[in-house]
Amino acid sequence: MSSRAANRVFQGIEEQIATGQLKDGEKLDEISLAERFSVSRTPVREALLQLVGSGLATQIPKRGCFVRAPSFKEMIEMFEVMSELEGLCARLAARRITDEQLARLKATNAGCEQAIAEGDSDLYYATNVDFHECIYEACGNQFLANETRRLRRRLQSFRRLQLRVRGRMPQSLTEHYKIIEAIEAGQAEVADELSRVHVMIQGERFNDLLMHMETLQ
Amino acid sequence: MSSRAANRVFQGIEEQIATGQLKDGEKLDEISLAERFSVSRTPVREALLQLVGSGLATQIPKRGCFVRAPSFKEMIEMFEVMSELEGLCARLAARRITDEQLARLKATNAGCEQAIAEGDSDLYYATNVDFHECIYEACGNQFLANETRRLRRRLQSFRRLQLRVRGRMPQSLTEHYKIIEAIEAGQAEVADELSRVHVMIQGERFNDLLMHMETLQ
DNA sequence: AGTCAAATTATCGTATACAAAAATAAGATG
DNA sequence: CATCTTATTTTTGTATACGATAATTTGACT
Repeated sequence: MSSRAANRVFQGIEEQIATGQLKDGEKLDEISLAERFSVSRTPVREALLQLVGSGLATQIPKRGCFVRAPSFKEMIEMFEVMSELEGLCARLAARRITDEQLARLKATNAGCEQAIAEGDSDLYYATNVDFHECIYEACGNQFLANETRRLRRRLQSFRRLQLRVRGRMPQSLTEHYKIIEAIEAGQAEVADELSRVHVMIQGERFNDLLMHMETLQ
Repeated sequence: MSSRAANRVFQGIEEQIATGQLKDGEKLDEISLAERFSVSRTPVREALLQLVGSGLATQIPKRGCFVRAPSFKEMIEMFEVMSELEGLCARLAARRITDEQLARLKATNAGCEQAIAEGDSDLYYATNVDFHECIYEACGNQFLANETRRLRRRLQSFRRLQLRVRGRMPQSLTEHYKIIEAIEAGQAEVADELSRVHVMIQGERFNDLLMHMETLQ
């Protein structure tokens, strides 16, 4: 946990938006938030700025900040971009990966397989992140890696749900193996396409999940 | 110009980083900046947070903020991502563009041609931005459009220089025509590839420019 | 003389105070 | 009774003040 109050507030609000405690369009009142987190308005304002920067809130001058939870449409849009970035990472990784990085990638995916064997979806979630992190590092483009991480983080709270969708984990693993194969063979375009589909399937699964949730309401 | 002091400070520092007045690694002292912009530390701190969010500065806890001007390597990396995003915009636009949007795109490019005929590179720069803006809007993915705009803005100060490179403007226009043709024909992959090359050429031109500048030093 | 420790100084992070602008409420006028 | 104007109140944006932590300097001891 961060020692800075501003960061605590930022993460706290972020969490409450992700969990739906703070709904779309809701006003982010500085004073209420300050009281809620037992700090003054200063760190709250800094947290709000960070939220605006992350796209989780909008700021209207002299009017204040408002929650800006991504709509269904926007989520799909984000997945569309994410799949492209992941594809680029894989394409570049196929051209630039080192032997050590490839070994690490394989080892990480072995971890994924073990997590499935143990039926531990939380562990799978963590090792899955590691798998993609390996590819980010191997793409040889730090800026791209950071941008992709940023977007992944933004889609994160929704991803965690997706993986629980029945039958997704083994399929995801199979896709991982194919991606590794393409990267190892230096087949950049294949690795690109496979990764793109890998992410977009998650987007579609997310779609399924939303539909399912709507039928429950 | 923004009415908020924090925004003025943000843009001011951004400008000074772009023009090289503030060099890489330089300390962004809150008090000095406050004096320089005739404001208190509060808006300066908010501006610094925005800079960190934009990637133009790094913040070390309890140590302060430091300029983080993109290195040559990082610039190339940014162009690599930019070309991918522009490519995606064009690919999607080829599938989703409306008749009105296509008409606007053609009209804008006619403006580009006129700017060249008049030898007005500033005007060409402006209409060129409009051209790409048309494609962003036509891609039907607002999130993608925003992300691409963000990155374009970050590469902006360098782009302005690139277009002055001899012979670039007419070549750029030719590329525009080919992109329009592909989008109109609904050839998504062609539009993608053409746009990607269109941006990467600018990256290479940027490379040329840097080399040229280094020989002058 | 060199090194370690304590005191000092500077700067960050937060709290509070104040000013300006917008939203709201109240009152007057047609 | 409706509407416009004006006063009040709420809230944002900025300035200043204060406390805490890290860097620096000074001094003592080996």
